[in-house]
This record gives sequence, C-alpha cells and structure tokens, in this order.
Amino acid sequence: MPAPPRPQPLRSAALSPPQPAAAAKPARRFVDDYLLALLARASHAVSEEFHARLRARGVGVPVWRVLATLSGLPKGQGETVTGLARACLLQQPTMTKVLDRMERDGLVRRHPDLQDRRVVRLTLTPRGEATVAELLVAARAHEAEVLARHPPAEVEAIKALLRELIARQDRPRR
Amino acid sequence: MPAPPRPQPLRSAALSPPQPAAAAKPARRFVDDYLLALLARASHAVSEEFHARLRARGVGVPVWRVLATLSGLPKGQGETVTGLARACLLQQPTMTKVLDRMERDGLVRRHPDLQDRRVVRLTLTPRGEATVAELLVAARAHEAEVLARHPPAEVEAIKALLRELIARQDRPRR
DNA sequence: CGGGCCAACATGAAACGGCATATTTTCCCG
DNA sequence: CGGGAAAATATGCCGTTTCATGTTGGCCCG
Repeated sequence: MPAPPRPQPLRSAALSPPQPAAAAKPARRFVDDYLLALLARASHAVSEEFHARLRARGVGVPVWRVLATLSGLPKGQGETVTGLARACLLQQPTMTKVLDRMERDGLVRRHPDLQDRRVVRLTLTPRGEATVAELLVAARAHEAEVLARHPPAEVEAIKALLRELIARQDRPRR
Repeated sequence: MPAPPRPQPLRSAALSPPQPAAAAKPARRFVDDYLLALLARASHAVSEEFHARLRARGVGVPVWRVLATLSGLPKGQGETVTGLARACLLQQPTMTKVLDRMERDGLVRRHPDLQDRRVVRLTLTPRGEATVAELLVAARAHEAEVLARHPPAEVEAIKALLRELIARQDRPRR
C-alpha cells in the first residue's frame, strides 16, 4: 500500500518558534539543509582519505573506478567505453582518454566487438587484475575503518536509503 | 546517553541463505554495497541536473558554491580563502584561482583583514548578491523537484543521517 | 538498396584543478 | 626580544577534464 506522498507539512524545525528575542540559532544555513550540499559534503568527507591513499600509490580516482568496475565482470565479457563512463561518473570523451592512459600502462586492453563494430570492449590485463586485487583489499579495509566510526545501524540505514534514492533518481531520467 | 557503538552483529541480508543451487543473484556487485560508491553515485545522480542548469547560465559549480557560501554571512563579515576552500570542497590554491576569476568578473571583492594581515576577507559585490539571489531561487526550485520524486519521510531521514555522518566523519579528523 | 537519423567512439583546443613550493605574517618559547 | 615553526595566500607548471565536433557503423523505412 504505497500511500502516495501526501502534503504532510513536514517542516522539521522551521517556522520561528515563539522564542522571545533570544537570538539562538537564527535558522540553519541554506547549505546545511540543502540535499545536494549534504550529499556532496558527505561523499567528500568519507572519500577524501581513501582517495589520498590511492594517489599515494599513484592511482587516480577515475582509474580506480574503472578497475573496480571491470573487476566484477562475468567471464569473457567486457564493458563499453560509454558504459564505463556512466559507471564512473565521467563524460565519454574523458573516459576515452582515461582508457588511453590505462592501455598505455598495461592495465586494460581494448578489443573490437564482433556484433557491433562501433563498440569497443574493455577487459583487464593480468597486470590490471593484480592491481585491482590489491586496491580492493585497501578499499575494504578503509571502508571498515569508516564503518567503525559510526553506529552500524545508521550506516546500514544510509546505504539502503542511498540505494533507493539512486534507483528512483536514475530511472525516471532520460 | 550516547551508548557507545557496540558490536551488534548487524548483517542485514548476508550469510548465504540455504538456497539450493539456484543461481539467482550471485551476490551484489562490490560497487553496490561500497559506501563510497553509493555516496558518490547518489550525489552525482541528484546534482547532475542542477549543475547542467548552472552551466547553462555560464556559472561553474565552484563559483556557485562560493556565492552560496558568501550569501549567508552575518553582516560586514567576510570568509577567508581557506575557509571558502573547505566549505566548497576545494584545495586552497584552486580557490585562490576561482576567486581571481570571480573578482575579475565583478562577483566578489577581496579586502585585507585588519587583525591579521595574512588573511584576505571576501565579500559579494552587488552584482554577486544579485546573481546568487537568482541562483538560490533556482536551487530551491530544483531541490523541490527532486524531493517531489521521493517519499518525504525518506528524504528527511537521509538528510538527518547525512548530517550525522558528516559531523562524525569531520570531527575526529585532524 | 539508398538516404537520413541516431549511436559509439575519437580528437583537438582551451579551461580548469592539483601539487609542490615561495612569500609574508603571526605565534610561541626560551 | 630573537628565531624557529606554523598559518594564510599566492604562483608556476603540468596533467586532466571539458566542450564542440569529426568519423565511422548500424538502423529503419520508403
């Protein structure tokens, strides 16, 4: 029974309470109640540390994302350039160049798609597989550190809510 | 009563259920359970549209963030370069350059701090104030559109959880 | 089967961001 | 008070991202 999102006043702490002239909290700053800002700040706060560790190993964020995306693939499959761009939150031309460097560095290989000759399929090289294996260990370790800083129930709640937010936000688009 | 985050098993849906050999969902992809990825994807999914509208007006994301940050200031106050950098999730040298452009475009003004001559204080020009006023309208309108796509209760829940995540993640650092 | 339309990928010029470092001012401690 | 350490900005160089566009291949329909 999905009760449709009815009006429901919803103000959590707005509408000046009958407080006298006590200048307590003159109302939260715009940025502290703005969903886009909260998401960006949270993502940045949590990712900063790990991204620093990545670059300490000489791996950029886009490269890490490509490696992680390619590492979970079925078998002989390969992702396309555009698919990787979307998965890694980058534009397609940017992805092309990221892949140029990764190919030059021996991390990935491009091969033609036999069904559709416009498409380029990407797979990890052995070197790419080895690199991503290490990085996945580091990523899981870092995530464990982060989770340890927060009540487990809240983290699970956030994960679940984020998944739904993403699903609903992505679907109705385009 | 801050009950310290005790162990509490917490597995929400792990530990292979006694399902036979039915290869249903072979386990979620790494990226679908990785907190950093969920936050980045959610932030990107929600912000993408608005960022596009910004650039349609010729305003870059960092510029918008600076404007929004400066718009909520007490009175004759001004933020510092480093303060703005942190608030806008940028490095200080990058912020210096963003401010160079904004000053050139007549959006902000730099003035010296009388108490500490190392510090530069920034304020909005009338043109900056006018610009940010428009953008704030657009931002609130866009946020309303986003909120309309999701159950209000969930959005409030996410906001609250993100605020706590940010607070706990930022405090213990440095 | 031929034309127009759309999708996938690549490329080139220009803007931008990041890192390391230089400079100036303040702070602190003996 | 002198001198070293740390903070706040600025600068230069370089790698990366972006935007607009080009090119090739597939698709659909008359």
